[in-house]
Amino acid sequence: MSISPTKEKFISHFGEMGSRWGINRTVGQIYALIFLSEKPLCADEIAEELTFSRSNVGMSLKELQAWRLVKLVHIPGERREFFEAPKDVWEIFRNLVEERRRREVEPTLSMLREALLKNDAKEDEQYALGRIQQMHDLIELTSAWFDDVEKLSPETLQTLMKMGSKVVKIIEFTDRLRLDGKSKK
Amino acid sequence: MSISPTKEKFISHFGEMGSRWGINRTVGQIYALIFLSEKPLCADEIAEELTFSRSNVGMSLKELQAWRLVKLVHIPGERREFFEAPKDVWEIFRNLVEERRRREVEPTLSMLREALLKNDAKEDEQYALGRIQQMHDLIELTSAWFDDVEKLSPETLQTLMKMGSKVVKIIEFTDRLRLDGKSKK
DNA sequence: CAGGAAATTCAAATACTACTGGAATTACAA
DNA sequence: TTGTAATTCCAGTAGTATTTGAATTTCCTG
Repeated sequence: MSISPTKEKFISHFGEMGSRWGINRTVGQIYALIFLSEKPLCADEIAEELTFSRSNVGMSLKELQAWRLVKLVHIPGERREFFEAPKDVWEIFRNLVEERRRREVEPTLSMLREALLKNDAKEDEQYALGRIQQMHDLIELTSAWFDDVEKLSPETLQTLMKMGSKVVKIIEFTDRLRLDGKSKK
Repeated sequence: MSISPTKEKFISHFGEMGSRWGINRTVGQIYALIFLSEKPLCADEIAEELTFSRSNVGMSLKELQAWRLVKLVHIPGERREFFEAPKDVWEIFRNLVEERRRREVEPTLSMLREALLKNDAKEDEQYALGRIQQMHDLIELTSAWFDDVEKLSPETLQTLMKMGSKVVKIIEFTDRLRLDGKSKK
């Protein structure tokens, strides 16, 4: 089974992009192949298709599982392990963000908190501490926000995103109703 | 001028993180140093502080400028170039997202659009095309949404994020008012 | 429980990227 | 223009990461 030009382009693009995201080229390509495939794929098929060594494919699949980008499925009557990507792209997106947060954002927040806590206000460090505080607050807010909205259904989320900044208008309108003429600031 | 333990930790953490973000360790560390510094820094100061070669620092500063993470400032009576990070962390965040979009998201969208356009509906590619469409729509929606909300002031944005998924409740409430009892769905 | 197919681990080779010191170039002040 | 201080470019080197084939382990099947 050889690959169509369209698929090929998609796959190699994800190879390139992979490297910019801390995921290597091989892993990116394998993911792209699985993403486009209707039926689950096994390691041999992938190795043959992309001409990578069997063991390289094995490693890469493990990494993709760790990222929750692919899941292992068993096919009745088949001894080998097969892999597929979630059918719902929103689920993929959520998984990706969650995983990135777990690996990168949480450790960073810990480091920032620690810095803020154990610091006994040395005169010459006030500026740096202020900066660390700013960064901490921004990351924490963004993180909590995501935590909250990711629970919404894809449909609701989609509607909300389509509204974009218009939500502000609607909320201001509601506010005015609630406050019933009181001036707000 | 030697560096305090807190700063040092912050700097080396950003070194590590840098590598996961396609930005190398050196660049990450230099950015962290500049971020924490109240006054703009010049290449020599940075080179000495972090013990990197002068030319490495030069290269890295160029890269940071390309990412719009630092800006060049001139100090009266100084011949050398000095660098500083924006004082507003929201501005930093916006810059970062914009730059990432320009470099990664836009090229990806182009590739996806091209794939969808020039495709003459070959029978055996229907599934892959559907997948490409899904991914395209998700990325485009997210991208447009960001475009839209990034125009809001940091204060508004902050308020909005603190509300999180509660905005949905408010919007549903407003909807009910507007529709004046009509069933929606 | 033996035989075999698949998966996993490992060490070595290869390919890539980052870093340095010095040379060339630029920009500025006198 | 000329001298000087700073920046940029470049080629060699050091350091990392990727990829592979072979060895080992796991686990299904008869």
